[in-house]
Amino acid sequence: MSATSSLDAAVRAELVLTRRGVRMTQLRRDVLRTLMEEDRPVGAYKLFDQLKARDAASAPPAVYRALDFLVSEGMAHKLQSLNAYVGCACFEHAHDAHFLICRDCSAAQEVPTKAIRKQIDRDASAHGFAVERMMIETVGLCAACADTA
Amino acid sequence: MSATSSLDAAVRAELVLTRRGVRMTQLRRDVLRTLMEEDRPVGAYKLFDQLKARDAASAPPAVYRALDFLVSEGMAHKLQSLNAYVGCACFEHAHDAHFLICRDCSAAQEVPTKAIRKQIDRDASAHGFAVERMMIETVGLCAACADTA
DNA sequence: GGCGTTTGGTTATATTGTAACCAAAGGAAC
DNA sequence: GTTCCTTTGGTTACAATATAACCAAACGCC
Repeated sequence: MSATSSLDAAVRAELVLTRRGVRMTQLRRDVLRTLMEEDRPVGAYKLFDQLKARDAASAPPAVYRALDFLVSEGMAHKLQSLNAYVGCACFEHAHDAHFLICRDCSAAQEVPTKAIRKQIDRDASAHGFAVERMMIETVGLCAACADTA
Repeated sequence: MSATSSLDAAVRAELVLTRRGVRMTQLRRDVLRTLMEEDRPVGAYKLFDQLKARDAASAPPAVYRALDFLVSEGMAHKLQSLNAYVGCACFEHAHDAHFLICRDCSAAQEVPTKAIRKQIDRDASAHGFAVERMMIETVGLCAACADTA
């Protein structure tokens, strides 16, 4: 993600949160910007190191709290299989995600879940299971890495 | 999973592995049985504690190695969102999984992935992404807990 | 038996995540 | 503006999860 678009995103995020009546604090802003500037999933401690270097974070709990907040607001996602986080620019509303994760370059591409969600609802209702959240992570080889290989 | 069926499963596992030309060692057998006797996902350290109590495991690395082996042979799955493992009785071949995880009782029901896999392949190929593995975890309320609530 | 490969034991440590408690900042009411 | 409550963040300490590195034992083959 380019510096320009990540800036735009950060500004938009600010507006969205204000409209929701929740607070965009300095720490949360810093965490979101740092996430957005990365084009790869980032671990919480790597994020912490970067923020610490700029005196933007004091200790891990602060970073985890900010990440939890951003995830709950739909502005970040956690990749469970990598223990890492990615910023999300489509944060007008909280949403589940499906990520295509390249095992070679570790890029993570978010793709819409509408069709999959339908299928999951079918599978779940066959078991009387009420779906609340879902996480889908697909590992493989992205187009760029397939070309190189 | 009942003790009887978990025993059956363990015996079948033995045969399958022999046919594959890989070794079912005592440690791996113990780990698989312990997993199968649980009806809930189990963390690696909880598993380790149980095995340790029966002198069946020495230290965490041994347990992790056995778990990695069982997962690669399709006899166990790792639930990434819980950092926990479940035994899998349908291990005639390695396979991806979709789990319905109850947030109330934490039971994890494995459901087939055939239909979802199709949809994921469609989504992935639209991005030129070659799928290798996928993990799907759906969190919600199981039928039993929905009744109680 | 000798030999190479796979497996497991052991120690130490890395990585990821949280509990608990208090201080500071923000906002509403008066 | 000051009281009071709520939300947020700082700080310390630690829990939980996972792995590196290295060596010894077991296995399978010839």
